Amino acid sequence: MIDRAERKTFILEIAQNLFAKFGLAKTTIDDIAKKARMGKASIYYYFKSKESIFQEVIDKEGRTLQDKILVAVNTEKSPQEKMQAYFITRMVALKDLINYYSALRDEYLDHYSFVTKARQSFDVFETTLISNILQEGIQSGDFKVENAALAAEAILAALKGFEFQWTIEIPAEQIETNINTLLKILFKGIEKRS
Amino acid sequence: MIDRAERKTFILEIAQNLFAKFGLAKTTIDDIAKKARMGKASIYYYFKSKESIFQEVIDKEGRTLQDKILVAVNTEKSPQEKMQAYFITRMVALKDLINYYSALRDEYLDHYSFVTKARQSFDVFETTLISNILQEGIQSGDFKVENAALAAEAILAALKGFEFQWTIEIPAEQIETNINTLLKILFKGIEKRS
DNA sequence: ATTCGACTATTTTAGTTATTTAATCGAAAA
DNA sequence: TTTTCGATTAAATAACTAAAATAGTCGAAT
Repeated sequence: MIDRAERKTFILEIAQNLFAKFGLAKTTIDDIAKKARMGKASIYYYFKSKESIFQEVIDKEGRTLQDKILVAVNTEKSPQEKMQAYFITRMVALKDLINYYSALRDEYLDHYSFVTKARQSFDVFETTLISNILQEGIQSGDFKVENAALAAEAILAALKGFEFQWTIEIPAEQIETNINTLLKILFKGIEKRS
Repeated sequence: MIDRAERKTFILEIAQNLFAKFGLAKTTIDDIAKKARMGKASIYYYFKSKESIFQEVIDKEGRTLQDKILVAVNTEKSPQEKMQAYFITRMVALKDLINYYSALRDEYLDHYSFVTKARQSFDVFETTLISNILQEGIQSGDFKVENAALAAEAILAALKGFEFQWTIEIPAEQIETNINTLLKILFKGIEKRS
């Protein structure tokens, strides 16, 4: 029992890579075992099932994403900068967390309850975060929003729309440019100020 | 050759209903023929294939949607009202055009080239329309946007994000309320004006 | 405590056959 | 001549089976 956790992490990282490359279905326990230079049975010494390995990978990537976002947001001071940090970090990070991303999107994973839970949990996380930033901005006098909760939903829906277009097709650098255009509209609106 | 077009329309409407209820795969030519009180072969007298019937249904619904949007937009005077008319008409109308909607979304229809074309064509239509409204607003002094084309893309991506959430889950009436919240953010932004 | 080889039970896949459906054709009706 | 339809063919789909691959177990070895 010296470093069971370490060993689990080791296996998890290998599984993470294989899942990212081949997807859940095409990755076999034998694949994972071979790459870890172990017998298949040894994998089962650490994990209950293939499903549970995938679940841990998803959970891990989810935590990573949330951590990254929170760190990025908390580094900033003004609500505007926080919102910007959130937008950009979310989009750029999601590109790398392929398993998590596919768990959020792929329909054929719907029947895994932990996938549904991960989605909901992340949704709550995002809605709450946006809502908090908005409210902070309202209190500090930076923002003026009637219904912060509904606005948060609207902003999240917009982000998801972009995610769909961009995460796949567009290079990471351009994301930043486009996000900033979006942010300017979000902050200033499109109406001319008199 | 008296009213071949009329007869085609008749069949098309029946097909449209069946496709909407059961989807492309589950609707057979016999189903269409029976409901039209014809022999199956008669259907083929008017249409080349099942695929072509579906294509015409899609095209028809696409035109309907575009017409509705254009009429709604052109009825309005100010760019703000035009944008509002566009948002609401798009969302409400799309709910009823089930076949067109599923053609825009369902992956398993990807391999039909006419589906891909319909998507692209509608995308161009929307981007152009938004861009036009923006530019009109800029000229009239109502709007202030740096890059109208990029802004149009951003707005469309946001709309698509909503579409995904709403078209299925939310009653038509509430769409209007939520759209108006979105519009307010789009017009005014979230920053407090000093 | 950890690893693994050998084993079993499920699940997938590949290949076959039966059934359904799309599409054609020629004759008949209008 | 235009339209309809029954009968037929061709193609696609579904249902089934056998073979292969894979998930998961167990007891012995380290």
